[in-house]
Amino acid sequence: MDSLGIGALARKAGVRIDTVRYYERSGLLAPKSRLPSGYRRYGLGELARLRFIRRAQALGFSLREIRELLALSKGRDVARVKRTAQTKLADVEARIAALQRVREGLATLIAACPGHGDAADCPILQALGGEGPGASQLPHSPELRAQR
Amino acid sequence: MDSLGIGALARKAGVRIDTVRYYERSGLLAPKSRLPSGYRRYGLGELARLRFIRRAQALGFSLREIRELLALSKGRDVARVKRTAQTKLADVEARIAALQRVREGLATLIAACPGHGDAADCPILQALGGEGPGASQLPHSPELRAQR
DNA sequence: TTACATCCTGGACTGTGGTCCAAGGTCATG
DNA sequence: CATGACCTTGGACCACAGTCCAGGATGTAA
Repeated sequence: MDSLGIGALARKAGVRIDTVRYYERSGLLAPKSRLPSGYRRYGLGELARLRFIRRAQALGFSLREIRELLALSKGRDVARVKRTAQTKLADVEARIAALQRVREGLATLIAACPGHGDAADCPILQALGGEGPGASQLPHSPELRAQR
Repeated sequence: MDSLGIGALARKAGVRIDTVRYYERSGLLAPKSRLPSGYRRYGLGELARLRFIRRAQALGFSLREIRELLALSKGRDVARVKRTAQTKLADVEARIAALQRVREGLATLIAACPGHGDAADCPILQALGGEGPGASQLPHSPELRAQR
C-alpha cells in the first residue's frame, strides 16, 4: 500500500517528526488512519496537506491562518479564500514598506559615520541615543513591532 | 532634582513600567540610583538610553543586539558599531527581498483566481496544495523562517 | 492623619512554533 | 527469535518580549 508512517511522511516533506505531531495537536493535520498498535498512517493527501502547510508558512501565513485557509478550502468558499489572500498581500506590502523605511534610516546613518574616531562623532550612536538632527531620520515606528 | 521615578520615566519614553523593569532584568537599563526605600531613580541619561533601546528596536535590532550595541558604544569602538549596522542593513535588505518574492507569488495567484466557482478552479488552493503549474510560482523558501 | 498614588519583589503567565525526553511498545530483517 | 529501527504517549523545555498579579511598603498632599 502506498501509505506512509510518520517518519517517511516527515522525510518526504522535509520536516521533523515532532513537527508533524505538533501540527496534529494544533488541528492542522490528522493521520488517515491508525494501525491497531496506534501507529499513524498517512496517504498522499496528507502529504499534500503537509506541503500546503509549509508553503503557506513560507508565504507568511501563521499556523492559525493556515488552519482557517484549510477550513475554507474544505467549504469550497473560493471567494473567501481570495479575500484572505488579498488581506495577506496588503499585510506583506505594509511590512515591505516598513522595512524599506528602516533600510533608508540605516543606510543614511551608515553613510554619515566616519567609521573611526570618537563615539561622539558617530551618527549611529547619536541618532539612536540623542535628540540631535539624526534622530529625525529614523522611522520611529512602533507599528513595526505590532506588525507581527 | 530632575530625577525621575520609574513611572515618570516610562511615561516619557512611552513604555510600560513592567517593560522598564524587564529591560533592567535583561541587563539593558539600570537605574541611576535607588532611594533608601528601594525606589528606582533615573536621570536624563537613562531616559536617552531607554529611547535608544526603543529606536533600535524599531530598526529591527533584537534586545540581544541592542545590548551589544550599547556595550560597543561604551567602548567607543566606532568601527565595530558601523560594522554592526552594516550587517543589520544587509539583513534588512535580505528580508525585503524575501518579502518581495512572497508578494509576487501572492499577487500572481490572486490575479489568476476567479473568486467564485469550484475550489478546483482556485489557483491559490491549487498552488498551495497540489503539484500543478502554480506551485512553481511560490518562493518555497525556508530562509524566510530562519531569518528571524 | 488619612487617603491615594506610586513603588517594591518574586514569580507566574501569554503566544508562537516548535524540540526533546523518558519509558515503553511494535515492526521488519537476518 | 533477536536485533535494531521505528513508533507511542505525556509532559517538560526553548527563545522572545513582554505582561500581570499578590501582598506589602512608601511617598505626597490636603
